[in-house]
Amino acid sequence: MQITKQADYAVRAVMYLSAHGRRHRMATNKIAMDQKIPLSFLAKIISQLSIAGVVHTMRGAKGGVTLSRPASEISLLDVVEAIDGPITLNECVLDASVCPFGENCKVHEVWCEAHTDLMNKLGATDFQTLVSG
Amino acid sequence: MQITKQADYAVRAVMYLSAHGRRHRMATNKIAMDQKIPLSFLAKIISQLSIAGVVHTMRGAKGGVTLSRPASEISLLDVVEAIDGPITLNECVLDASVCPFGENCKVHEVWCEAHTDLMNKLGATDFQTLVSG
DNA sequence: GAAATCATGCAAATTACGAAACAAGCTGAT
DNA sequence: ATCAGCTTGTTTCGTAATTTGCATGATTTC
Ligand code: SF4
Ligand code: SF4
Repeated sequence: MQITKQADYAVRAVMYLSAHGRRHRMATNKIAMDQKIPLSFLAKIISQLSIAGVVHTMRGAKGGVTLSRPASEISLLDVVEAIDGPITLNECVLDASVCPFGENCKVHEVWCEAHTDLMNKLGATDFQTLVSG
Repeated sequence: MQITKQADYAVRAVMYLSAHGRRHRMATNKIAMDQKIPLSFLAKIISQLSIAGVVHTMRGAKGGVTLSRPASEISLLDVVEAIDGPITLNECVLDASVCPFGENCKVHEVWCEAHTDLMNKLGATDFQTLVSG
C-alpha cells in the first residue's frame, strides 16, 4: 500500500523542473545530483514521463529535459499514474470482474469511494501551486 | 499502490463472521470454501487477526472463529492494518526522516493530508453497517 | 568525428503468494 | 482418566511477480 520509489522520484524531478521554469533545459545528470536520485534510474523515469507526454526531451549536446506543458496544467495524478500506472486501492476498483463477488460486495463501494476521493485530491494539486505556495 | 490480497481475504472473512453473528463459531474450513479463499492461506490470516485482537479462536473439535468484539466496533481500518501493517501512501508519511528533504517538501504535506482522509474514511466504516446497509 | 545525452536491456533484491507438513489444544466417547 | 478425532496455530518451503539499480547502446548536436 504505497506508491513506488519511481513515482516519488518522478514527482521530485517534475518539481525540480517546475521550480526552474520551462525555458531552461535541465540535464538528467543535474536533476539526479540535486534531487538525490540514482542517475541511471532517473533516465528510465524521464523516458516514461516523455512517453506519457508530461516532459519533452532533447538529445545531443546541450540537450536536456523540459516540461511539455505549463506547470499549472500538470497534476500530481498525471505524474504518479505515468509511472505506476492507474492507482487502485484494491484490485476490484477498476475491474469488478476480477472478484467472484463483484458488484454485490458492500466493501467494493467503500473502496471505490475512497479511490475517487484520492483521485480528486491528487488531480486537483498542480505543480504551479506546489512550487509557489 | 494496492492493499494485498491477504488484507482483502481478511476483510471477506470478517464480513462473513459479521453476517452470521457472534454466537456461531465458524470453522476456518467453511469460511475458506464459502469465500473462495485458499485454505492454508486463510489459517495464517486468522492467526494474525487473532493476535490483533479482532477475532477469537477456539481450537479442537467444535472449535472455530468468532468476533471478539461486536461488528459495530470493528472498522475496515482495523482489519486492513492488522494484516498489511500501517497503511502509508508514501514512505515519508509516517517517518519524514527517510527522505533527505523531509519536512521542507510541499508534496509531503499533500500525501499526509490524503493519508489522513483515507484513514478517516476507513476508520469510520464499521462492519455492522457494511452487513446491514 | 567527438562529446553529451537519452534510450534500452539485463541482473540482483525484495516482496507477495500459495501450499504443505507439523505441532498443539479442545471435545466427547469409552 | 484416557484415547481418538477434529480443528486451529506455527513453521517451512518454493514459486512468481515486482521493484530497484546498473551497464551498455543508440541518437543528436556541435
Ligand atoms: S471481496 Fe469485495 S472488496 Fe474484495 S475484491 Fe471482491 S468485490 Fe472487491
Ligand atoms: S520528496 Fe517529498 S514526498 Fe517524496 S519522500 Fe521526500 S518528503 Fe516525501
